[in-house]
Amino acid sequence: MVTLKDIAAKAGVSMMTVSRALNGDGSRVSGPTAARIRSIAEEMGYIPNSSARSLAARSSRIIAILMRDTPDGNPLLDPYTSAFLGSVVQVLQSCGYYIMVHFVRDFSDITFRLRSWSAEGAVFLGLFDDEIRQIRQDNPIPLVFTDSYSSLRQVSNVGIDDYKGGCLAARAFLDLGHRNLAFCGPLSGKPGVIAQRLQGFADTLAKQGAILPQNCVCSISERSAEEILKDLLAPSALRPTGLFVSSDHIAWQFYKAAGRLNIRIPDDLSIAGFDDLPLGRALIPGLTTVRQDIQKKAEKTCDILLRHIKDPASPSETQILDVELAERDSIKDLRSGAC
Amino acid sequence: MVTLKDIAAKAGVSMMTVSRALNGDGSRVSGPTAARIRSIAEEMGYIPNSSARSLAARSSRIIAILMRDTPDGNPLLDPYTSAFLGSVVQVLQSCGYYIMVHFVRDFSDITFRLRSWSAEGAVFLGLFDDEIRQIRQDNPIPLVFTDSYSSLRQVSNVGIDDYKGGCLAARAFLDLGHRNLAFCGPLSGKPGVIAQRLQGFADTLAKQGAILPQNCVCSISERSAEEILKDLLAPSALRPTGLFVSSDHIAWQFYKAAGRLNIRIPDDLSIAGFDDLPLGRALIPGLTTVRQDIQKKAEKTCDILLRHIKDPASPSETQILDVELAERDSIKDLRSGAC
DNA sequence: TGAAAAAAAGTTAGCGCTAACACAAGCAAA
DNA sequence: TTTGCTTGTGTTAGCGCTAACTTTTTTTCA
Repeated sequence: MVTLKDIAAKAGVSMMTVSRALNGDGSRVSGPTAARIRSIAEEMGYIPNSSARSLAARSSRIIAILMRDTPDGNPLLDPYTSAFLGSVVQVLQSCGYYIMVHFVRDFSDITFRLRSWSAEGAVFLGLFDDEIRQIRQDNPIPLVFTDSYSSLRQVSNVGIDDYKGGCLAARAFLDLGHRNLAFCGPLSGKPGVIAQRLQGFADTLAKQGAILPQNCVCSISERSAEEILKDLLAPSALRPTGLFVSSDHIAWQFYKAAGRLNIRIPDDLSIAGFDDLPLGRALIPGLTTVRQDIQKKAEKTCDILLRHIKDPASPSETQILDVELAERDSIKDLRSGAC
Repeated sequence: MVTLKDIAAKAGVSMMTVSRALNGDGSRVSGPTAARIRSIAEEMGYIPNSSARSLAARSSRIIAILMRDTPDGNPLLDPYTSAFLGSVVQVLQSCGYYIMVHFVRDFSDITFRLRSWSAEGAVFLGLFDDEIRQIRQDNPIPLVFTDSYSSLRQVSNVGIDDYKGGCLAARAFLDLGHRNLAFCGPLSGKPGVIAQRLQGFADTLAKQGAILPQNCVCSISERSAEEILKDLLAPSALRPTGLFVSSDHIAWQFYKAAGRLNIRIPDDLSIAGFDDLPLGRALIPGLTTVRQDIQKKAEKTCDILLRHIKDPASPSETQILDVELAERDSIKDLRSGAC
């Protein structure tokens, strides 16, 4: 194993000069010497020891990305999550960082994971306010949260306009004549992305006098899509004609459940999703959904994180990206019959 | 920041005793002392410095997972890759390892990445023989390759019976009366997973006197699914009635292309895929495909890697998992017309 | 020309941890 | 008892690197 010492010996200079030639900004070592050292290092196949550097310099070039573990144990089965993770890895790796992935079940070991490796920064996916407060308080390093609704000022956050997304979904149904609607998502009781989407949806419906009964606001965490569908479509005066699902990935579960129950989409039930994953285009009928740009979100997240790392004093920043409606064929046009 | 030294001072013992109490196997420190030290450490909120440990002990508890970068820059857009990655993270994390994810474009920096962090082991996805030889030679640490066909003996490899998969796909077409077939996948000219699937497919067809003309073996790397479809379905005596695609993810591209070109599946063209991703069930018609168990593959991979880490002298191992046919509706039954 | 300033090096002292050995005390077998 | 073994603990010496300082050399300009 080649170390700085070996290179120093071969070049006839001190270790420090080698260190400066290889990692410095070029200001504390002369050009020719630096070039000579670099060529010797290359020739000897030098590979720096990141642990040693990290220990001595207190800077690891490690960035952690943390996401909540799912019941199935594999959060990356959700295409949104894996697409986002991939984009983050892509950007940060190209900037010379190393990425550690953590699935978090117990929030108390986040600090442990970050500190143990002296992570220079971290990206979090979809946490709640109380979690963010705790994490922010315990970890005085650059952190960027995504899809979070925190009342905390000093927190950088990249998200989308979830409320507007909910409004757009509502509009899509209303414009096609729907008046009785339903919502489904992983409701947690805490304010967050899902609650915002629901709020935008509900507010817009209310404004137009459409109906979203309490029992038509369903949490997918507790029941399966199939059970929910059965309940929703039971004969009733308020039987919904449309269902807004908080993500394409879950909307897909409803497509599958509908298939098993012989419920036709959109004839028996119209559906709208959220995210605009490639998946939505593959479904038949094509899924009408609220589009967000995952890659852009990941890039913004990295931008802010890198800025914080470069200048730890830089102010925290919140970026809310826009969303738009992707209209396809999963919402039935009820107007012809109504007019 | 609390260090071993602080704990040692508070407990009135040497640093070494603390180190042994916290990380040892319990054999070199007395029970009561160890318990007392552990409770002091907990109380003081001690978090070990992994860099220091790694430097001193030459053991990092880091495992790297490396995958080839894709042209779009995000290999995790392929559901197979992200599902596998997620399962690996899940297993290794539960064993106390930290996972670094690397997208590899330039193979020469794999060694750099592994050595720089003293990775204890690494998992590779889908490499070719020459790449494996180089990596294996440069890195004397536990490595497990997946989906690889290497002639090298001393290499641990977890894969599936790709050849059989190709045979099963051929059978599926033959059994339903198809005689003129086509294949499409990311052909690279090198032996590997895709080549094996093609080989099994071609051999089985040949044995039954079915036809797979040279110009019906297409590489998706060069042309789009749409272009390939156009070529394949141009009027000709050998116009194929069925297309075997080397992965569900790519098969999906053909579904989309077919939609744009008004080609009906399976009426105008039958399709079979490979992997059995959830996706395949969502497509209409449901995709007939060769099933592999991704999670099992990931678990096997981790098993072998962990064994190598525990016992570096343990022999290398190759595990070939079985595959089976998942019959759905993307292959048309031509027999009624033929008989 | 010479003194101050700047640039290019070298020296020292760790970062936090653990291998490897040293040492003492207790215990069983000879 | 002696010899050897086991067990618990302390000591020493780094792992490979860099921050912070010191020293030497070069440059600048009055």
